[in-house]
Amino acid sequence: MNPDKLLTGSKKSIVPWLGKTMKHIDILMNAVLHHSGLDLTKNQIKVLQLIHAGMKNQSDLSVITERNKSSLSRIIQSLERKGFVRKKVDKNDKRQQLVELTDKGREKLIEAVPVLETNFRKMEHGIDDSELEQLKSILSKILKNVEKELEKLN
Amino acid sequence: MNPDKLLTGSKKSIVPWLGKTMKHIDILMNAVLHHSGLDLTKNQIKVLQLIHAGMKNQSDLSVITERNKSSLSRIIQSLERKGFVRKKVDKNDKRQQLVELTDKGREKLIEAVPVLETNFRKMEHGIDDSELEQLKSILSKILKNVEKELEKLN
DNA sequence: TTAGCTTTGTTGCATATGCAACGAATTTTT
DNA sequence: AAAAATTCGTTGCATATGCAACAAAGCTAA
Repeated sequence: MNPDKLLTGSKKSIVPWLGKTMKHIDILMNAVLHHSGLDLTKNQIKVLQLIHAGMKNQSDLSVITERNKSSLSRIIQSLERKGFVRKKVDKNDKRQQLVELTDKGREKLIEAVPVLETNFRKMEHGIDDSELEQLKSILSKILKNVEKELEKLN
Repeated sequence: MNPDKLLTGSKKSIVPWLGKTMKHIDILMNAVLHHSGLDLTKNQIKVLQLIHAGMKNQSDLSVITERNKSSLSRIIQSLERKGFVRKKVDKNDKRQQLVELTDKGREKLIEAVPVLETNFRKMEHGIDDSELEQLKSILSKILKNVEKELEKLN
């Protein structure tokens, strides 16, 4: 390979664009959440939502949130320390611990969700529905390609 | 707010789609790079590319890569430990350290870039140029919105 | 039944990252 | 010139995450 081409591939990939956009979204959401004083991260809110929706064991939660089970274990620990969730050993399968919202956690969630949604809307300002559909469609294709490659590696 | 609506906002946002896509891209790239035995991460390669392109001080590198200067300092330290870069105090400004590729680092980069590019291409398989343009255009709008919100917070 | 495998969740270790504080060097202000 | 502010890079501390090893519980198969 020509060393002079180390920066300029023949055609620029879209991946860095995706990465940059996502990074800035994360920066914004972190800032908004920090600013709001909610004492919750985006992922913690997502986990609270799933628990609210009835998901109770950490295995399922880790699959849905696409977090490692150890990572999820620590998210739950953090939420527990803050008093937003509570764990109970499942009597039918003592390996599992049923996670549930506390009243405090439910109140927090009711407070947090609109903060997320409001900011999601702001990010989509000036983008019409057909564009959002296109975006989703292209992202789906990329995701499919990625997953196909991931399968090949296994 | 109705507690039953905690999961289902009136309209689904595109943001989680973006997040999921990007997360899987990262998983794939990590797997590919690990598999390749290059002993480099995506960000380390990017930094090597920028150094190759003539960028020499850590402040500039941290701005371009959008990493905190402390994070960038550690990326450089890691590359230095592996023998891919070398630091020299700038005689004209002794606060700065000019970072440069070693021969070993240059060889590594020549090896690494095609690995990245090949996989970027695979992710775009079946997506035509006009779609990629649309994607880029929509992402730009989102990015602009995000940056506008970030400014408001400052 | 019982030995072996699987599942669930935790912990130790590793990496990556951001923030704040810092020292050294440089620049700006007074 | 001297004081104040800024810049560059490093380090300590914090969080988030993944992998591997582990114990406890449950399941499977001989």
